[in-house]
Amino acid sequence: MKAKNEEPNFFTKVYQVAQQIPYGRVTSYGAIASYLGAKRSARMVGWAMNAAHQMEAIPAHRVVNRKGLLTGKHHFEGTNLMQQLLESEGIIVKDNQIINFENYFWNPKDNL
DNA sequence: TCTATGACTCCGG
DNA sequence: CCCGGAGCCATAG
Repeated sequence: MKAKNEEPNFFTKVYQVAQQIPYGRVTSYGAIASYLGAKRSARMVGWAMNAAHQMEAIPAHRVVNRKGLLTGKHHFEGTNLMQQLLESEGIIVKDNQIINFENYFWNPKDNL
């Protein structure tokens, strides 16, 4: 039997990166996937986030698509919970889209 | 096993 | 930037 403790699985990696997102910052699925070496699997990042949604330790609301659009806000409770969470961190969101997305964008490689 | 779907991204127009 | 189409890859049925 294998003692899998923080094993370098794809999902685990995504969780680690997502947790390392600084306060008031956001990133894209592709950025995480690219950092993991699987930019082609950006969708898998979203899928991992879906599983991560079961973990309250994953700030999935800080992860948006490359356009800065809150594509996953539908997966959060309510209709604008994700937006409120982002605004709560000082990020301005308009029409499910982050204003000055480039300004708030955080690259995993910047810290890792 | 195969088909369909998806919290994406890239490319051409 | 917007629109339509194609690619990628893991999970679900």
